[in-house]
Amino acid sequence: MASKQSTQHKILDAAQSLFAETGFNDTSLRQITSLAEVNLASVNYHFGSKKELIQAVLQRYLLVLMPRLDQEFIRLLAAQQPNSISQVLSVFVKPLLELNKVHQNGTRMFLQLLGRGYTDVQGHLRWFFNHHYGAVLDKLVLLVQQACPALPPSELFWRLHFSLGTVVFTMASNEALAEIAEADFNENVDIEGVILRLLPYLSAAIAAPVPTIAQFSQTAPVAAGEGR
Amino acid sequence: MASKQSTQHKILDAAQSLFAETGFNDTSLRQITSLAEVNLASVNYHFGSKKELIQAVLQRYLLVLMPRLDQEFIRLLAAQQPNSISQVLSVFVKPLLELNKVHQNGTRMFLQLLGRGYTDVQGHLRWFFNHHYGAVLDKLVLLVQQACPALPPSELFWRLHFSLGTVVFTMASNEALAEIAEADFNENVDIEGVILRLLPYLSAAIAAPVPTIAQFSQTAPVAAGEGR
DNA sequence: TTTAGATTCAAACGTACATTTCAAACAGGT
DNA sequence: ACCTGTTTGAAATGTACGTTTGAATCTAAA
Repeated sequence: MASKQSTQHKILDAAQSLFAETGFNDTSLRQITSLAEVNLASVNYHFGSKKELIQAVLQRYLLVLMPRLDQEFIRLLAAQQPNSISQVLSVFVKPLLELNKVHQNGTRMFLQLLGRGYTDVQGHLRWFFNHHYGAVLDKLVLLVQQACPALPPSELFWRLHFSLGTVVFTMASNEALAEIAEADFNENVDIEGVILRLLPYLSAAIAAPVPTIAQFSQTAPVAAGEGR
Repeated sequence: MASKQSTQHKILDAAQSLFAETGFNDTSLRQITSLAEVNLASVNYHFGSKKELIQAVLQRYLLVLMPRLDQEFIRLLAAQQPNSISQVLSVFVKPLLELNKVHQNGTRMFLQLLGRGYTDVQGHLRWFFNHHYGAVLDKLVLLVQQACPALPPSELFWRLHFSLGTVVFTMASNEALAEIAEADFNENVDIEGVILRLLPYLSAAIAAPVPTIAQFSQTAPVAAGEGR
């Protein structure tokens, strides 16, 4: 059944699974074409190169996710009074879960792939991402800034990246974590449950009080800078 | 100057830099021996294999760090009243920064390597780590449990893993993040600064209020809580 | 000085990789 | 049925990898 997919589709499906599991550089085109049951040369025929295949795998999700996120951000930015940090983070939930319509386990797949894009050395991916979706993320930064006016821009920058790490790492090891959680706590853990657990964690983290200079001076003379 | 190191030492130094920067699988022995200015075969002669070299690079730091952490944990566990979550997390700072005595930029190197160990696919490393240092980490779990008695065990489990993700991901992409931060905010970002930024973030996150069942049901109207 | 063990060296081994080539198979419009 | 452009196929190209080999060189005790 389901063998009447196009070669391109079969390649994309096989590639995303292997990429998510093993990383981009550690997954060979031979593994991909073998799993997809297509000829080795077809990757270069249909996608040009391995690099472009990686980008195509991500684009399948980004083209669905980012416009959805963008419209949510625009909606929040139009609000009269600033939104709370947990309101801002909440808008991620539905768009992310809708990636499950793109593909089975699409949400988990996408988030794992996103993590690989950051931890593997893929300069072309960073450029690709910022070039296509930088504007959307700028809106997010603005929203968080409004939600947490006490945060200096540089502190906000770091906390957003800390949060990205939380999400990405959790999704990367989701399978193992879910297994342990179910064995130890008898809890049925799906991707939605994990995302909902993340919300209060991240909300509290991003809005955490900023230590004063005095507190810093103990072990570290870090200049708390203001950005521009 | 400083050319009178043993071949093993030169290999370890070169390997840790390249491993931290590029990952374990994406760094070749030829790159390592070329940077170390030693013969290609000497890695296999002195360490046996690439796997064992990876473990040796990590052991140089773990043998210093873990006993220090262990004694800190034992000290905290002996306290009369339970320690706060930020007290518990604070004990990581000094032992981590003392890794700079093991080697220049030792702290950053070690944390990046730790991140690589989790994100790269290195089954042997996971086993190696749990086998040697599982008992130390059990003490940490106990301390956090005492600091946050309101947290159900399953929630604590997830939040500790969220936090591990924060640290590991941040260190894995530390170079890129530091570059951006310096370019955008004119901040000199060293590893100590990042660690000190992580403390309040993680403290607030781990101790975040646990949402009630009712709050879960909608899309997530999570109350923005105050830390501790 | 001799000698035995530890270390270094250049070269090769076998394997795996991304990519290219070009002929074969296929498709749909005429 | 014929042709044209698209897709697939098997094989080969050149490069890089981890590891092994065996001779050359060093080191230090006898």
